[in-house]
Amino acid sequence: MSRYTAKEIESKWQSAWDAAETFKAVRDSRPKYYVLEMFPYPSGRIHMGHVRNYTMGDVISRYKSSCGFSVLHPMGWDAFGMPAENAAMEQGGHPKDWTYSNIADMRDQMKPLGLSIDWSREFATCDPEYYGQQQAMFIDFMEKGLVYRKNATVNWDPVDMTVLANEQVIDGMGWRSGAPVERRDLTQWFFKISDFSEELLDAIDGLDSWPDKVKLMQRNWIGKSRGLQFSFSLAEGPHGHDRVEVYTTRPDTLMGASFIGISPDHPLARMLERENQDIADFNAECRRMGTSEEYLEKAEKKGFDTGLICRHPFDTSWELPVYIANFILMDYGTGAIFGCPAHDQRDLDFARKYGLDVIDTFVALDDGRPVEYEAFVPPKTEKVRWTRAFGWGVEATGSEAIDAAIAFCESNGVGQGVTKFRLRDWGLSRQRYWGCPIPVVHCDDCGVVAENKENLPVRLPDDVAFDKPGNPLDRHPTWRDTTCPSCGKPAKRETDTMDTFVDSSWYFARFTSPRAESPTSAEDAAYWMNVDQYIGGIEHAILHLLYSRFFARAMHVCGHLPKFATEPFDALFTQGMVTHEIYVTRDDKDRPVYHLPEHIEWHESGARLGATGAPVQVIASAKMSKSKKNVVDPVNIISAYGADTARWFVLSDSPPERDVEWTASGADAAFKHLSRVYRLATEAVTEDAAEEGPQGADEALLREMHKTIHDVTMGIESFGFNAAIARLYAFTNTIARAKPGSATRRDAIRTLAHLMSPMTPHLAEEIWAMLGGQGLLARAPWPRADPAMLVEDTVTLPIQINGKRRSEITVARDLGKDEIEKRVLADPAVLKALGDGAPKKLIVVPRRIVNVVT
RNA sequence: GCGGGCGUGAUGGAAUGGUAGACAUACCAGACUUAAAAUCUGUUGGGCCGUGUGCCCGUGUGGGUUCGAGUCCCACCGCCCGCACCA
Repeated sequence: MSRYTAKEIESKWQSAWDAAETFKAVRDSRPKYYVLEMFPYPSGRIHMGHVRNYTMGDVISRYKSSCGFSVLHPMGWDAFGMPAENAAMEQGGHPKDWTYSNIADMRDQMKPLGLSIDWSREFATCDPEYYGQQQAMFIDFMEKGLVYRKNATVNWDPVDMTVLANEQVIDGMGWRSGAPVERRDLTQWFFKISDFSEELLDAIDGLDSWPDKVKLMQRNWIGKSRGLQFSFSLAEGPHGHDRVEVYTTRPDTLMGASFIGISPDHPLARMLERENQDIADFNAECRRMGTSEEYLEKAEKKGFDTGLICRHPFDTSWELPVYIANFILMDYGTGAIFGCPAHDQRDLDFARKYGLDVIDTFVALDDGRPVEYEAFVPPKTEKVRWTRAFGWGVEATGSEAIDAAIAFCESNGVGQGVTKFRLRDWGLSRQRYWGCPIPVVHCDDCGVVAENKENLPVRLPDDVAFDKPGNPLDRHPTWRDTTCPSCGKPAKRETDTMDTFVDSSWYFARFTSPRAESPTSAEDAAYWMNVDQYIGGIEHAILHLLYSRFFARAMHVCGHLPKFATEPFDALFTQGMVTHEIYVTRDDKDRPVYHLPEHIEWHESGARLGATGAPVQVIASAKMSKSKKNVVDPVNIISAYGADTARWFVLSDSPPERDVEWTASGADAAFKHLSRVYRLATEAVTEDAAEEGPQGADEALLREMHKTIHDVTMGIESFGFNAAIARLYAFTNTIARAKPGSATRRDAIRTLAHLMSPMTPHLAEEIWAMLGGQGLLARAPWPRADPAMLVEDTVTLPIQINGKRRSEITVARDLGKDEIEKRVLADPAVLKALGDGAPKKLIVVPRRIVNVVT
C-alpha cells in the first residue's frame, strides 16, 4: 500500500490544471461569478493569514466553478508603500527592485498552494501600465471637479525634515529621530468624497450580504448628524472678530452652556497668539502634538483662558469665558464648540479642571440629583425631566428636545438647523517617492495644470537615492523640470505621490480587463462586475471599503464603470486573523528583541532560544506580524506536510470570521486526517469488489452520504467551513466503520473526496482518479443531495420538565400535536413529575422539543 | 477617549431562542508489536450518593425577558479591530 505523498500528488495535479487552463477566466454563456480576496502587500513572504484568506476564496471559487459558473478569481499586488522606501533607507537598494523581487518570491510561495487563480491577469499597482491608468482617471476626476487642493495638517519631523505617518509618531516623537513632532500645514490634494456622503450612507441599506457590523461602522464613520449652527457674540473681541461660530448636535443643552472652546488653529486663536506670548506658547505646545484623532482624544485635555467673553444668545447678560482647547480640531464643524459640562463627560472634566459652572438642563425621571463628577448622558430616546427647557415640555426625550430647540432657535433668529457629516474629504497627497505620481504640472503662468493624457504614464524616475531624508522626487535634478502641457513654458512637476489607498480602490475593476489601454473595458466590466464575493480582513471595514465605494461612483461619473457597479462588492466576508504566541528577549538597553517560532526550543524550564539557550519570554497570542516575528512560514508547512494540509488546517477548527491560533499539533492532526482519507481510498481500490454490502448497512451509509453532501454544501454556501470540515470528519469515521468492499462504500469515498475538493483539491483529484472518476475533478459538477434521503421517518423529541431535559420519546416524523401530547403525558418521567395533577402548560414544538410546565 | 466586535471543558471550537460541549486536539487506558512509531478501540466539564435513562451546578460577572437563554435586553470586567499619512 502506498503512502500519502503530498508533494508528488500536488505538483502532478497543479501541472494538470495548468495544462488544461482550468482556471482561466473566460467570458461565455455561463453565469459569471467573481470571487476576490483582498490583494496582498508584497512584503516578500506569505504568511498564514494569506493562506487562510486565499484558501477561503479558493473554496468559494472551486465550489462555484463546479456549480456551473464561469469564475473570475484573480491575484495581484498592492505594491506601493512605505516599507519599500524604509528598506531602501535601511539596507540600500531601490524600492522598485525590492518590491519586484518580493513579488517574485511571494508568487513562488503562493503557487504551491494550488489556488484556482487565473494568473494571466496578475498585475502590481507599481506597474506603470497600472498606475498610468490611475493617473488618467485622476485627470478625469479633476475634470469632473472631484479633486481639489487645500491646506491640511501633517506630522512634521523637524530633525529628519520629513512628513511622518501617524504610525511613525510614537508618544509624540518621530520614530527614527526621536524628536518631538510638530504639526505643519501643507497644500495637499483631496478627493471630494464628501460630495457622496449622503449617497454612500443611503446605499449601505442595499448591501444585504455585508456583515451588519461593517455596515454599522461605515454609517458611524460617515456620521450624519443634524444640529444647530449659530454664533456667540464676543463682548470685546480683538480686531475684526465680533462673534464665534459654533456647531452643536445638542442645541437642547444650550441653557447648560458654561464655556466656549476654540481650536488652537481657529482664526481667533491665531490672531490672539500674535499679541499674547502666553497664548502663542500654549498654541505652539498644542501644535507639538500628533495629528491623529486617537492621540488627541487620549491626550490630557488642556485649555487656555483667553480672557475673552462671549454672550449667551438667549440672555446677553449671561457671560461665557472663551478657552483655547487642545482637543478641538479645526477640521470638524467650525473649529469651535460650546461646552455643556452636565451632559458631556469631556466638557465636565474640563469644567472641573478649570473651575467652570456645571448647569443641569435635565435630570432622570426617577432621580433628580444634579451632576457632580459623572456627566448625565442618557440615550436620546429616553424620556427625561427638563429643568431648563425652551420650546418643549417638562418631560421629553433628547431627540424631541433637539428638534424643538432647533425650531425655537430658528424662529428666534439664533442660527439655523444644518445637517453635517463627520466624513472628511480624502487627503491623498503623500510626500514620498514610492507611490503613483500625481499627474499634474505647476506652471508660473497657467497655475496647476493636468498632464496631457498622451504623456502618461508619468513614470517614477529610477535614478534616485535614499541616503537623505525627505522625498527624492523633490531633489531630483531633472525629473521635476518639465514643460507646461498648456503653454509649453518651463514648469515643475508635482512631487507628491498618491496615497496607496488610491491604488487599492479600483484594482478589482482592473482585474476584469487587466491589459486594457484604458482603465477598464466596457464589455469586460459589464460581464464581470460586480465582485460577487469579496473576502478580507475586518481591519479594512471602514477606510478601504469606503474609498472603494467612492471610487466606483467616481469611475461611473467618468464613464469607467457601469451604473450597476457603483456598489462594487455584492457580498463581503471579513475573516479573522491567524495568531501565534510571541517570543521575546531583551537587548542590553532593555528593548524587546523578537524571535521566530522556528528558532525556539522547548525545555522543561520553558522556552529557550535555540542558538544561545537564552530564556525566552512567551507573550500571549497576537496577529502574526513581521515586526513581532510570531510568524509561521507556510513554506515550511507545505514542504513538511503539503499544501492540502495547510489549507485543511486553516479552515478547520475556527470559524472563518474569528481569529485562529496556529498550533503545531493542529497541523499534525490535519495531516493525519488527510493520510487516513488517502489510505481509505487506496484500500478501496485493492479490495475485492464484492457486489453489495448487507442491505441495511448500505442504506445507512447512503443516507449519511446524502446528509453530508447537504451539510457540506450548506457549510460552504454560508462560510461555515469549520462546520463543513467537522461534518467531513464525521463522515470519514462513518466510512471507516462501514464494511469494506461494497460499491456503496466506494461511492461514499469518492463523494468524500469530491466534497473535500474545494479545501484539499490535490488529494481529491488523486482519489477521484484512483476510484475511476471521469476527467478532472476540478471540472466535475458538484454532487447533489437526494432530498428523499435527507428525511428521517422518525424523530426523537427531548422532553423537558420545567425547562430541564428529563426524558425523550421517539415518534413518527409527522405525528400530530395531539398524539404527541398524549404520549408525553404517558411518559414515566412526566407521570412521576406530575403526580396526580395536570400540567400547567404543555409546549410542543413539532420535530424539536416538548416542555412540560408543572 | 470614541466607534465596532468577541468571551463556552485541559485546548481549538459546535449549538435557526429548544437535549450545552458536535467535530478535532491533548491526556489516560486498552488492542496490535520483541519494543517503539504508525494504526485501531474506549474514557475524560465540576460536584453529590442513592450508581440511576439519577440529582445539583455549569457558556467572563451581576441582573432582566421567556414555558425554555450560550443565543435576546441592561450594566460591569477582560481581550481584539478601527480612529482618516501602516497596509
